[in-house]
Amino acid sequence: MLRKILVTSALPYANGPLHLGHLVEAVQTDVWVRFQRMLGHDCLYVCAEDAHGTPIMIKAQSEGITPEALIARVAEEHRRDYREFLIGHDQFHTTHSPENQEVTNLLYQRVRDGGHITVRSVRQAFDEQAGMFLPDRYIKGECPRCGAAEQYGDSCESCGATYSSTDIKNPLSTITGTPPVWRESEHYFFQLGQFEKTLRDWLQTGARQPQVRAKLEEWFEAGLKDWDISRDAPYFGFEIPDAPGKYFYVWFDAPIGYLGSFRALCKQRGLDFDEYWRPDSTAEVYHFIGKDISYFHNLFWPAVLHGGGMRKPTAVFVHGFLTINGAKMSKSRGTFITARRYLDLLPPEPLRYYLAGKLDSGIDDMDLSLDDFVARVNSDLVGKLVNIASRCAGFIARGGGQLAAALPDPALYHEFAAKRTVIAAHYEAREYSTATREIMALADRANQYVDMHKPWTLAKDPARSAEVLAVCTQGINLFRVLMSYLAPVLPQMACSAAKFLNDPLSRWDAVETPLLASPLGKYEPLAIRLDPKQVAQLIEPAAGIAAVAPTSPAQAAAAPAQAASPRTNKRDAAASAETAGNANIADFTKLDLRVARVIEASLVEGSDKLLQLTLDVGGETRNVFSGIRAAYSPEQLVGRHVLMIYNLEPRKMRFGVSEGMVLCASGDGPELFLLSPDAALPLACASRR
RNA sequence: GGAAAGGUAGCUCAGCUGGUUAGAGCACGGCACUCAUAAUGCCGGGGUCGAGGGUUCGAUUCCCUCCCUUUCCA
Repeated sequence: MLRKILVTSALPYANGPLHLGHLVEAVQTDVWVRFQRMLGHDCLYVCAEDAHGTPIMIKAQSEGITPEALIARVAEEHRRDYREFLIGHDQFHTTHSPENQEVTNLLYQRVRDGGHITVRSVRQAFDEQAGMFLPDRYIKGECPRCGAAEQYGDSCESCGATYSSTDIKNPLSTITGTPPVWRESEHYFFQLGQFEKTLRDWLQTGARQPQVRAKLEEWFEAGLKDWDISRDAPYFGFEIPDAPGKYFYVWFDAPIGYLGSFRALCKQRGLDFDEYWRPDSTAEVYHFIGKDISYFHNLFWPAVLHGGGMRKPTAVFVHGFLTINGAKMSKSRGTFITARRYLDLLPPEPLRYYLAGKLDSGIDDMDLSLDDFVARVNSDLVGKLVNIASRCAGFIARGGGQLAAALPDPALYHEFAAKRTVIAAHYEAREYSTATREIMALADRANQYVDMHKPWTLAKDPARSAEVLAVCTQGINLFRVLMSYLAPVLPQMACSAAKFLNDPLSRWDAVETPLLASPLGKYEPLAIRLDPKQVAQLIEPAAGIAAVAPTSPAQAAAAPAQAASPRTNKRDAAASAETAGNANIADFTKLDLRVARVIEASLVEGSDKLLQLTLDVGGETRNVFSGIRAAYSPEQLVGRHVLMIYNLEPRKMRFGVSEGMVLCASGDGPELFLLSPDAALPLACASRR
């Protein structure tokens, strides 16, 4: 039975570049879509730019361009990144489109007419100089509970308290730095509580992730509150049809962007929108999202759809975040790896393969360990998989370039081919890590087969050339099965392999029949080995002044930072309200830079990068591990004055606790230069401005 | 503060409803082979399954406490 399926990935926010966290989701979705297509199902994949909201508006202002220009530029970057990562969207649209406005208005009017909208007055911070209301994230002040300074308007990162922006002490607008005033304004609310029964019922349908179900249960217990879906002008978004000066909150029209994008696709291809979205539709709809936006997709979104007279998603698939070398992605540590940086250094498929090897149907975070990445890809893809084709191809070329007419070991072949059922079940269930393990176990067996029959030995006897051809025909056929199984993960490699095999590798069930008496194309290397040096550059800081962090794997400083998430969430949005990648004055003044003198320096046993330094900071001594061994010997350092970050959070490392960081400058190359004060400043002298 | 997930070999991870000597891949050591992108095959070393209690004939697997990591709180 052929299925009609519509799949989405979360919309990336149009105020910053894609990073590897986005790619986790894109790869997870894309693999699933490609797999469904190989089965012959009608599977469409849409996504879009999430283009509205205050952060976009502010960022455009700060760049002196219009929001439209900003989102057009960012969308183009996103499109290119996705494309180069082989993400096969059928449509990549934008929420700032006529199609989306049309659907947004339609859904709004329907929920309004259904009595699900209420209006009430809200007291909110207003920046008089900027002439706008301030979202919580654009207010900073002192935490009402612990008094910590520089906290956002909704929660304290110091003590973890959550509160209302009306409670924060000495608030300031982060946009103009002026104290906000309080003003009343009418807001439109979507009455989520009216949908509790519907949502609870919906939650029982389909194969839901138990962790997600448990979380939703908690939310139900806590009670479903009204959702504020309006914002006052100035706001970059859609004006609410019956409410001049009021705009839809970005999160209202963002998920509707799935529909807007799909509607645009329908126009292009002459598809029937309603066939997918009417309440009794038999088409399947799946949303792949990160766990941070589960609330929106599992409560607001189905409620809006239901209230708007449309079908609800068949399921929402929630995944975890990506960590790098065991820690959160962090700009300050250089582990905030953008898609672009990755693509500038490496081809996409190794990462797709590695992520597939880690992805399952759970919501746990997964780690990209760079050392493991190199080892895994080189060993699995090149050493095992490609090796099968590579070691057989030469013999076949010398034997006439054509596969034998029969397999010497059909039983083995059919064992491989029969695995397609269980592997398909794993893909279907998004258990890619299990699927990958199964496939690699087969790759081991294929290599064992070749090894056992030793075509290179047989080839020494001209009389046995038929046997050589037979063994290698078997080997090539086993390879063909495996490559088919991995085609959803490695589309480009599958394409190259298809050329070599003269067989499309595009149908899941095609492996049922072996490829025989068929000519082979010229064999060309299907994958290249990853160079650990290239891979290491993913997290090397850019040229310029850079803090040299302890670079021992899995160890790094622990500055709080944003994890990978699809559709940039509030915190990220605020963080990049300043131009992405820039530090503002507040960030800088957080750093306590001091002059220190190296009193001892020694090699660290067990590390080839680190030196242990004992620093004198005006009477106090600090122990610091620094990854500068390649550039300096301990003898060169003793007695030198250096600059250090004095208030860096101490970090436990395998070798001890590092209590700070020494500053260096570096260029593109491996050279490093310690920074030191120009004149003999007193030790511990703070270096501000 | 409330809640959730995780802590298993050097690394990345499997271990379903408790049951004989806890597994895989990589890394490491030895041997073999040389067709293949120094690839492959065989053999081997390596884990008090975060800590401590408890239930049980028996717990990595169940319960409690604690420690550590991560995440969520609209």
